[in-house]
Amino acid sequence: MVVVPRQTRQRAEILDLLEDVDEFRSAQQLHEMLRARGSSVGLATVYRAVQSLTEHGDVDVLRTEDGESVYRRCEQRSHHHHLVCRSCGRTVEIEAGQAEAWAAQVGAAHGFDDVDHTIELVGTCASCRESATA
Amino acid sequence: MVVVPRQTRQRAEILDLLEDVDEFRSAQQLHEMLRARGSSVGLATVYRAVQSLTEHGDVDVLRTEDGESVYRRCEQRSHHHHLVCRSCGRTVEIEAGQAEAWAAQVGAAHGFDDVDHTIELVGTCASCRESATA
DNA sequence: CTCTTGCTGAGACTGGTTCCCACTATAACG
DNA sequence: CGTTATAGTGGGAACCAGTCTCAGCAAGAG
Repeated sequence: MVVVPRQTRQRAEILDLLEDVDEFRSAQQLHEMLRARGSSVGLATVYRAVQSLTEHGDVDVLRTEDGESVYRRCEQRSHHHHLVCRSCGRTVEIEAGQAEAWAAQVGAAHGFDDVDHTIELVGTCASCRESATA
Repeated sequence: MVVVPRQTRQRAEILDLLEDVDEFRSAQQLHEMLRARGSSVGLATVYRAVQSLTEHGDVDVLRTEDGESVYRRCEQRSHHHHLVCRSCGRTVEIEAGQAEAWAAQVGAAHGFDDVDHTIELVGTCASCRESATA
């Protein structure tokens, strides 16, 4: 018995916004962006929405270095990883077949089962590199 | 001009404790453990100590799923990764040459420089697996 | 021994996130 | 198309990890 979330104006607006945004954003940022768009949605509601969307696999979460959760609507609904620009936030979705195979193998070698992995890459993208050297 | 931290009773006790602990622990847990040992060290001091130890590379940090920072004194002082048991916390330090090579390569393929990686593995270790099926 | 200066610790404070609860609106049902 | 049960909403309080403040203390240089 899967509970389908009720369809509300607020949820629709949050999804709309996520559709237009390409970088990972915090709940608070999303909340501000909604207000800037003229739609009023409570902060608590934004938190609830992204949480539910995350659980359903419609949105990806990442933890920033200072512990903030950031969200992004990804192209791929299947399991994937991210290569994020530390300067502009540009995000590339990547396959990590090799790394995952390695992870499973290392886990098995140490007698571990059900090995989950966290793999995220952060770098400086080409265009940010250029503007930095300018 | 490297600033050497002053050697105090508190710092010594915190290092002693970390020496005896094999799993990743939060600052608050370490604080409690110290009090249980009968030594009184302020929570703020524990935070300051682990932070400084982390910066000097004497201690490793990890972020738990709920955003808490956990610390561990590792055998290897050089760069390495961890395979942690989700049930008992047992930790194995692992080399990730393959995965790192892959990360650098993927980054380069997308025009990213200075690619940092986060790679952590969580699984169920052999002994926890057994007690679970019992 | 003395003095400078970094360290300590209790508590105030911060900022992200969750909880509470009265109110509202969805959508199932008749 | 009303009625109604109930999930969703939102503003503010609460929560909690972590940081800051500042007066007192102690490491260690001279």
